[in-house]
Amino acid sequence: MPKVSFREQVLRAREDAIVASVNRLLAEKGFDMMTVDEVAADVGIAKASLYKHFSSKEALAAAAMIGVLDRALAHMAGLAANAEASPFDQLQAVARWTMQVQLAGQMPSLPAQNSTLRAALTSNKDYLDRLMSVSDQLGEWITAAQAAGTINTKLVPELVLYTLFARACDPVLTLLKAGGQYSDEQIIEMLLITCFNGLR
Amino acid sequence: MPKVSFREQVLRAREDAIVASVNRLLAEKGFDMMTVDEVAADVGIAKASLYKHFSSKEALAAAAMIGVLDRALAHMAGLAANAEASPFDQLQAVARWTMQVQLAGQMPSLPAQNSTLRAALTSNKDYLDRLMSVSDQLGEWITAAQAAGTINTKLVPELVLYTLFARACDPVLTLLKAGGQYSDEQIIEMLLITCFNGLR
DNA sequence: GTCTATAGCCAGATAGAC
DNA sequence: GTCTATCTGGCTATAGAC
Repeated sequence: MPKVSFREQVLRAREDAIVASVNRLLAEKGFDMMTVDEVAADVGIAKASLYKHFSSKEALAAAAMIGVLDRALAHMAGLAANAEASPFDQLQAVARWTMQVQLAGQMPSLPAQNSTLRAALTSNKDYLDRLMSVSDQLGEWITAAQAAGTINTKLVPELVLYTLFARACDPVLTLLKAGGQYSDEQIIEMLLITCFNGLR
Repeated sequence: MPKVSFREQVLRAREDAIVASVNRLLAEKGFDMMTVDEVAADVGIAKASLYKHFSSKEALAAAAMIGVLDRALAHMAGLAANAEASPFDQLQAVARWTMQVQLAGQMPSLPAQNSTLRAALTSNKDYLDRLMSVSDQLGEWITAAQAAGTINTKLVPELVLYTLFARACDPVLTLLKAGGQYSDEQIIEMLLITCFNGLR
């Protein structure tokens, strides 16, 4: 059925374009400041057409989050394939990747306190599955690093996990970048020092 | 003029009550989710009356921020009076205080990206003066600690300052608290370890 | 200065023709 | 599925009586 398949392909491409716009706008302005009108204008379609693809603004944000989690999982799978690296190195590589995404303006930022958004995310199985996968992989590396003595065993794995997640929305990164005195690489290296010396 | 003075006292008290409500609601829901109607209802006055005291929602938030900066300055003045403590200890004490305020639900949280709010704050002299005072005092302790070798000299003071500021809105704190497995004091002590071992 | 009532606006979501 | 046009609700801010 080439005709149907082609149509579906076009739809998929359009949805990908939508999610890409949402991802960028979420990174630029955050969820509350991003408007659906903006998204429609950025994609180049009418707002009503957007709602044929995604049922709400929250669904748009969820799709963007799923996208970034998929990219994170792909990156982590690449790291896991490298048998030589230590768990500590893997964790550091993940944190570095996270910061690079943020500095590139591609890390969607969601408010922690918006209840409608939280409700939408916590009831979205696709999102939760991926979040769980990321947490599981990181959790393995964390406990392995603690067993190897490279991460402080006085710090509960939960704390270490959250600390790594927090690197994805670290305001220090934004402030240093805004200062304009340091290169992206310098910023990342300094933050990796403060983060991982603190965990060691 | 006891009569006028009394009137002014009542006004002041009412404004203090307003700012206290705003502070709490900002901590609970954040700037975007907090509505002026809520503030009025919480204080127990009509919304129009609120606008006789504060000209805008942004002015309300600014007043709350000025309040917390004043409390921070008072706390730091107390620390500075203790001549025995090292600069490193002073910095740690400030971070601890910041986290305690946050865990007590009294740290107003503002979005970094709201442009109208940013404009209001960056053109508010009372706010900027206090922010500058806090930064100056922290900056002194930071350079002193670096001179004493207790803070890593490879980390530029700017980074250290931002890192300390970021403790006031650390999502790790919120997440661990939400987990409910650890006491406030345990959470704070673990976070102080990760923060200050990273700076050392 | 306090209130009730409302203006004005904007953003999320939908109706209905094509 | 796409569009134009519109609805709906909620929010900031103000008018005007007292």
